[in-house]
Amino acid sequence: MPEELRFVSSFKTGEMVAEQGAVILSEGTHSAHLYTLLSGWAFRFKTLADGRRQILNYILPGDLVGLQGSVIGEMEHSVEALSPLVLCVFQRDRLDELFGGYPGLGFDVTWLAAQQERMLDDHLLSLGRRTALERAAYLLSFLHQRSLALNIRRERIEIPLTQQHVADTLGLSIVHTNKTLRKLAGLGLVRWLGRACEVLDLDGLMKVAGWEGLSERKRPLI
Amino acid sequence: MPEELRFVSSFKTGEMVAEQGAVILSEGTHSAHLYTLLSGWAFRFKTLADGRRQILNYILPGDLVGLQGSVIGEMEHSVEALSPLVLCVFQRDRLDELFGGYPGLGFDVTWLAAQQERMLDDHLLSLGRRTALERAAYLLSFLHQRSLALNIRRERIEIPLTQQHVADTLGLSIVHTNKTLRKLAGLGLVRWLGRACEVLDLDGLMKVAGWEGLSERKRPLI
DNA sequence: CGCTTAGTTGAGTTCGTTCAACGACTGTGG
DNA sequence: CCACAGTCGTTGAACGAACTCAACTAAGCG
Repeated sequence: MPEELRFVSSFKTGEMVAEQGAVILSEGTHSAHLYTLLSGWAFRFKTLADGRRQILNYILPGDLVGLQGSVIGEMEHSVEALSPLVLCVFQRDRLDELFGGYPGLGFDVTWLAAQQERMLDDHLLSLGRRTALERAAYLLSFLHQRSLALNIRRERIEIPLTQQHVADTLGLSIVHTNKTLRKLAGLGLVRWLGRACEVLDLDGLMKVAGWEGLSERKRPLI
Repeated sequence: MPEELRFVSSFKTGEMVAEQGAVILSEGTHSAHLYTLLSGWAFRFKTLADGRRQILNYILPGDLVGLQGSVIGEMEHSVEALSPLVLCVFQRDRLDELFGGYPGLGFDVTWLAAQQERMLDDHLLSLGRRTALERAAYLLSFLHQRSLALNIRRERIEIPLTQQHVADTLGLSIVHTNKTLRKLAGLGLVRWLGRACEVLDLDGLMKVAGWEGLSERKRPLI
């Protein structure tokens, strides 16, 4: 275990900061690095040729960034910062060394990938089968809950995004997103704060969404 | 390499067959096994409390089944057979042995997980930002292409699903799915064959979908 | 032969979109 | 300090895509 910690430290080649709005990774490139997010919020997205954008998932502290690129080669999505970020930079070419020397860590990487897949499953269910109101409720309770799981000292949580981000996540137009969010606000479930959102009633939101919530889990250390 | 092959053989505890329509794994259970699909077609899905169903992805020969359950614990989706299946059964409790003794195989598992994630990303883009016609074109070209990649001896490919499956994948009603598929058929891109679909013009479909296609890749042996 | 499952089609309704305009706020240069 | 542009959020009205309801065909099977 201290062995693993030592390796993880050596695996790390440095830290990187990014400002809000910065694009960390771009679709189509062969990125040289693998990252872990240390602080801040970011999101992964893809775009169609004509510019339609879909946000795929959000990245919070502890999440790996760019694993797909490291494991497969080319990135097929982009990553952008929602807030100022601090990232931990790894050398992606030493990934096989990690799997070879520290099977526990290798398993952790797989665990993280499986976890990611699980979130995407939930998002797919949402996009495919929930109404606009349910979708919005799901998204905000999802993000609130993820943040809550990391937030040790129980601060007030503000989710740093614009309604355009919400629209691009839910697959809706901005106009209808706005009307939907106002409806949630009218129900006293959330509050909008210009470039950010606060969840007022998590249980209420989850009820509207018909969502069970994230399962409890212990995170690996990587 | 022969070492790895020998281990994979010992890792295998047997084969299992399932008939069309059989549910291999169910949401909420702690499955005892991990599988690889040897032949046939299946799909993963989730349902909302009121019965709305969303198909998340399709499973073709070579794909792992039940990895999430093995790595994390409880299954959060179900798996059903679209055709008669033959599955290879692994002991999930020996997964750590695999990671420990055969890092190359451990990496392969992660590779498969990353690959899966990539497909889900594409599906999300489709559900969120494509029109009904584009979505249907994407789905059918996606499935056709996946099948093509496995089909060594260039047989005619029939995708074994009903319009209800298509509807539950695209997030549409059956009625509208039908009208959309008829439109694709009218364009000479696909042909419907009762419980199955044949792609007549892959390039045409991909053009309608605005989709680049799956990137070439070599599969691991597991 | 009736029963079930899969697919088809039309009519009316609902949900979400597009278009358009406007208010509030922020930063920037004159 | 004010004028101006830019971003973000808000709202109404008209339109269109997709839904629901409902009826009907065709095929397969006991």
